[in-house]
Amino acid sequence: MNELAEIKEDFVTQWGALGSQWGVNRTMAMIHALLLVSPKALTTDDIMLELSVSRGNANTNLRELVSWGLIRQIVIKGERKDHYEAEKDTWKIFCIVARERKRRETEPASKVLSHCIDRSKKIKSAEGKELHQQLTALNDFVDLANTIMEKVASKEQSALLPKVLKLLA
Amino acid sequence: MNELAEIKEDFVTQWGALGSQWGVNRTMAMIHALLLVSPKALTTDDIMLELSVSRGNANTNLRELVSWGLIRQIVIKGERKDHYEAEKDTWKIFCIVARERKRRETEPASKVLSHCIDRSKKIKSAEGKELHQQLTALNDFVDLANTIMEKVASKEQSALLPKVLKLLA
DNA sequence: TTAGGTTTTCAGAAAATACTGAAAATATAA
DNA sequence: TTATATTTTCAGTATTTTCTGAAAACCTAA
Repeated sequence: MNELAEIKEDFVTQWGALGSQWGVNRTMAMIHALLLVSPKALTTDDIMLELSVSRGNANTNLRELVSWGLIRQIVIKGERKDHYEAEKDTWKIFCIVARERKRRETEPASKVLSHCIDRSKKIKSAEGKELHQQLTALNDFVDLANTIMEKVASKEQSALLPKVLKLLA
Repeated sequence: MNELAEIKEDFVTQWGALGSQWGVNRTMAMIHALLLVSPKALTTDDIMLELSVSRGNANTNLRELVSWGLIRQIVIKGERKDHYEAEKDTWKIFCIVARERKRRETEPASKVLSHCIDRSKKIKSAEGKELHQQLTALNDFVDLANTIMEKVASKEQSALLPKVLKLLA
């Protein structure tokens, strides 16, 4: 194997191992990495071969990646098999990940908190007030995080980055 | 069980279920939630009883929470057992979570990318250049996220929030 | 010391998650 | 339509993660 292929393989493998820390399974992370560094679109069979995974596994994770918007199906004239290519624009990738995390992390948390806050409103004891206050403080924060992710992910990169850097100066 | 206790129990249970989405195991999330809404510090036995978990499980997760800085051990005069209480300041909680995510997510990613970028520098082919460029773009982004988390988490809440809100207006 | 109380560790069990492979469903060409 | 290629589904299996419970280690008071 040539050096280039070795580096790619190394990247794909290690990125897959990182996946679990990011809340995605190994295969999904590896497929994403593979497509990110592939100059051309790949078929399910290409991916099965390259990563040594089953057809079912490849299929499931390809569909999941498509549903996230991290990869897309493309049609190649004269070919029957589906081909997949990754979104390579890093800002778009960032926006997609931010949106997904909001959906999976902060929104459910806010839902749980809101529900409990609602119920705690009625409690008049000092301890009840304290609970209400603590949950509300948490929820305000989670909502703020929600709003920030929402807004950031919907902006153009060029409009935002200079401002962020200035803010942190 | 009175209404207040019910609400707390509900919160603890549901927060625990959310934990997995945040990359924390259920018990750790539940212990954290329990201490967050507990007006007084609790012992390992209190927690075992309240959450129906084993001593080993409680002990391990309490230690993990302490190591994150989300809870602390406190000594109560005349008592032999360790007592634990949660950090309740939401901004501090946010900073801790941000720091930990940086450590577990963006730093390892950056490490993998840097290493591959280093190796890809040598490759002279067009495809090699393309790989190098793609990995670099990814790494720039991950590093930026790193820097932002770092800076945000080290600032006072009062200094930062107004600016963030203005930025997103 | 030492005896009893408390915490830590860790091997094995249980639960949750991910993967395989083959059958079923679907799509396309002849 | 029929034959063939391709994709999807899912029951069963494998792997990983989490949890238990009891033994070992560690404290503290007497």
